[in-house]
Amino acid sequence: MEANACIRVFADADYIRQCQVRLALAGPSLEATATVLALAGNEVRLKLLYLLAAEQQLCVCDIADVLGMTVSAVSQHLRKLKDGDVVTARKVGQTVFYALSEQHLALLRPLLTGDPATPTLQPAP
Amino acid sequence: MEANACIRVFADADYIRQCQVRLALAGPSLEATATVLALAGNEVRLKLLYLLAAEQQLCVCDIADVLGMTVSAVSQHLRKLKDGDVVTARKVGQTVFYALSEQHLALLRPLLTGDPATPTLQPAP
DNA sequence: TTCGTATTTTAGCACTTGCTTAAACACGCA
DNA sequence: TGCGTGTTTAAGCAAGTGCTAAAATACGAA
Repeated sequence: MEANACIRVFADADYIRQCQVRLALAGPSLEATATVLALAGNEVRLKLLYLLAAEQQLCVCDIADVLGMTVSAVSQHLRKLKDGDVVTARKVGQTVFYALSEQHLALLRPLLTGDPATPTLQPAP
Repeated sequence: MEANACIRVFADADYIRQCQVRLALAGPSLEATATVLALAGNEVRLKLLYLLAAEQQLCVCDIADVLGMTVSAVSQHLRKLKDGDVVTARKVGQTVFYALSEQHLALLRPLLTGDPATPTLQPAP
């Protein structure tokens, strides 16, 4: 099983197994989180989410204008975000308004402040 | 400038420009955030960060055992995380211990709970 | 219906990612 | 010194990403 276990003093098979169990419990949730973060971890898409957080809703061509990008490129980003349930689409006439979805808002909201990462000074362990 | 502006009633050039200004202000911070999220937005790396959050520090081969991956593959992930100042490396003898860096901990900590995204029920706008 | 606008979709392509394999380092010990 | 262990690096490759350009779809108005 542990094909390449090192000979560390305080790392044995039990320790490895304990970590594996812990990871197995959190695994599914981490997979879902990773999917959302992969979507947000793109500069264009993060800007897009930031705009939607600020403006509540926007249509595709306005987003394209703001970002200085092709409508097609923006549409393809929005499709990914919609497939990941990060944004919702609402069609009014022939224009489609996109807005942040409730689903992952709790996860994303803190990332969309536009502030540099808040330095919560915790004492080093 | 607005090559493909649509004819919406409440979306004009000023509105677009206002969004652009807002984005320009938040832009640099969003770029930095996107970089960190891109690193965390990978299932292997997110699990890795989760493990480091739980265990304080781990060496490369133990991580490889826990994840069931090659030492080389893990090392390459750790390199990316270190380049992005997400983890730190501390060499003790010939084994290298990795730990979460303080730098982006505030951003990452809420993502590493292992819980499903906390549903902070906010009233819909 | 036909035309014009908003959006999506498709195919194609350059580029990146994440792994494997093998070699190269780095360090401790006999 | 040489060997064994822990880690990193390099090369290669299959798969994925993000854009462009062009075609297709959807809807409203004349």
